[in-house]
Amino acid sequence: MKKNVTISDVAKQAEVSKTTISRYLNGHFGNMSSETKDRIEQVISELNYRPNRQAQALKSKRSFLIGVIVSDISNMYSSLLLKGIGEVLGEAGYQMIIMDAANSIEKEQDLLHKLIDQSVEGIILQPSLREASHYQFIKDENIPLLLVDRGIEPLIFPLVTTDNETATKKMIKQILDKQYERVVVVSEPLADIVTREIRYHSIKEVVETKNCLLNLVEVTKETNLNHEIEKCLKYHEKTAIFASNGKMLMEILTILITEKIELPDEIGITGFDDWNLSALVGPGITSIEQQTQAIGNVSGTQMLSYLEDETKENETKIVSAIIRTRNSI
Amino acid sequence: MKKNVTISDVAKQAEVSKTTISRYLNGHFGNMSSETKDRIEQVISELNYRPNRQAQALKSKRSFLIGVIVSDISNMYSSLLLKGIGEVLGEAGYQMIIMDAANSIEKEQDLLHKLIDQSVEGIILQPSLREASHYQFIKDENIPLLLVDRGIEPLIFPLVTTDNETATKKMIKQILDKQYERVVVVSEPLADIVTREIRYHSIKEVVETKNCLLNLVEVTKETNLNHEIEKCLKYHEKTAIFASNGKMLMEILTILITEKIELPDEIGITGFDDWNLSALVGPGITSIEQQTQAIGNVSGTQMLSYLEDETKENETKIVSAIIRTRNSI
DNA sequence: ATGAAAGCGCTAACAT
DNA sequence: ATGTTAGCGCTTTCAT
Repeated sequence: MKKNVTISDVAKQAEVSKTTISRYLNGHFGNMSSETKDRIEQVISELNYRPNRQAQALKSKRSFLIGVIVSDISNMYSSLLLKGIGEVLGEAGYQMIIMDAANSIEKEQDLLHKLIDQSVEGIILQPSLREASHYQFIKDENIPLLLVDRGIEPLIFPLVTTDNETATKKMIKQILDKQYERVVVVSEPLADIVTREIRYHSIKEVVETKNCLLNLVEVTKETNLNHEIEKCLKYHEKTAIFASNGKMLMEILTILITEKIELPDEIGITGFDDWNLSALVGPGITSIEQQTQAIGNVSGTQMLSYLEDETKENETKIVSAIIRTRNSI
Repeated sequence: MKKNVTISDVAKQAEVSKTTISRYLNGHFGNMSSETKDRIEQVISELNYRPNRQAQALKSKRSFLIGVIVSDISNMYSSLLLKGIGEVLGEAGYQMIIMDAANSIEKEQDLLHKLIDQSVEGIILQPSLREASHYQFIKDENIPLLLVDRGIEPLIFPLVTTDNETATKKMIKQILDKQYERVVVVSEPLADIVTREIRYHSIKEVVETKNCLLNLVEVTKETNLNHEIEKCLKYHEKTAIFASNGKMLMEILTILITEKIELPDEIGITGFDDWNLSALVGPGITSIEQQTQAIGNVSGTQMLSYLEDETKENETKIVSAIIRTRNSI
């Protein structure tokens, strides 16, 4: 069992003071003789020395840690987001502490505190709550918080998100162009998350200008989705379902395919998120692809810039989405 | 801007020494008067004090940090694995530092060092290399390493993985029962990862006892998968493709569906992994579902037990897989 | 039942 | 060109 080698061991071995080693480590060779430099380099590799990050952080107030909280890590969205963030932050020498709020608002609050306890330099959060008050304490701690995917009210932090409004409206126009007479939006409860509301209202806005009916199904644990879809099939109007996120789209498709409903003849279906499956299921599912990894990249970049310059404004960065037109509407 | 409150602030305010506060924090109220206890509790909540983890770790050698490295965080497998690990570790008061090796063996090595720099108490790794020598240094550092998904040679660390052999053999038996005369295994390069080899050899073993032909297609960046599949379609024998992981299965299905190949009439298809899509694509894809989240749970549990008792043997924990029988073979 | 003091591994004035 | 010294915020031994 090898004991951990510290800066003192290196100093002793190299016959200089800890200060000099520290200077070497931090690249402060103002006027360090190249002999000592070489000797230190030599000793470090000999002893296999690596500085202790905790000690560095404690003293220098720089942890090089960024906390990231996603609302559900098993969601495809999270995977791509984390990939994107990690690419940028890793490049810049930061580590991510990733945490999973597991769709629990209590857990999210707990995790935020835990991140702060770890002295993270910044936090990237996909928030589970829409009221800014729940996140005010982070502002008080004076640590940069960047929201991703979802906004809060009022929007007191910077945000990186998809252009939900544009993408949704474009898609609805496609639906209307195909002479649909009724759109059924299937969404998780609107009130919880701003993004859901934006998507719904974008639809509503477009639909209402045309002679088209609109229904909203808010899905909770109690909802019998099978039953809701049956209702859709009974409408006399030509009907399209709009799933407001990938999970909903997935669940609806499972039912439609299982029940051997003809798409788009018996019913049209589209919505957010275009995952691998969309091209392969049924006749090909027309859907909206969020550029999630790009959102991650932008988030990482923004975070880095806040770290450098804390006076930045609360700007919102919008990343466009892509309409994947296939044959389900 | 609020300055960070430290244990000294609390001590001052509560009119006791830092020692007493520390005792309180760590639950060492051997014979602390309940008055002081109450007073400390009071002051802590008043000042909103939270101990600094870095300082605690530095002094006590307990970081409560577990490093996790996955080979590609955008893979569905990683998501579920992380979910599973996180559930167990979070419950036990540990934080995960999750890192993405992004399918790079250099990056993986670098990340391992970075984790050690962060004083993680243990590491859970989905290894990208099969030679144990690359990971020997972790043993030297005396920090518990748990492998997940993939083994190394020799297997000098504990491992949690799917029962690849049993699942693969069961599936191949189903294929043989259906009178297939040729099996084409499509895999990423066998030599790189032990698991791939296990899967292939399990197939080979079963197939060779029967009157059935066997092909192996090792897919690299240069491979033209379309072309390989065309070849499969031209065989005179009744042929089934076995995709050795979810990514391969996905890519093959994309081609088969795009080309409107009739499944399973023109060709049979099955393999690892059963993700959401498998039930929805084509006639329903028969495939092998790894219980990935369970593997994560087991990994977390094992890690906790190593943390408690470092003398544990290098046991391998096998988690069974589930055959999802549908209609693609 | 509580404190004083030393020190974890590092950094950064302030020396020289 | 390099060293001395004082801490960062905490835990723990040894006192009392």
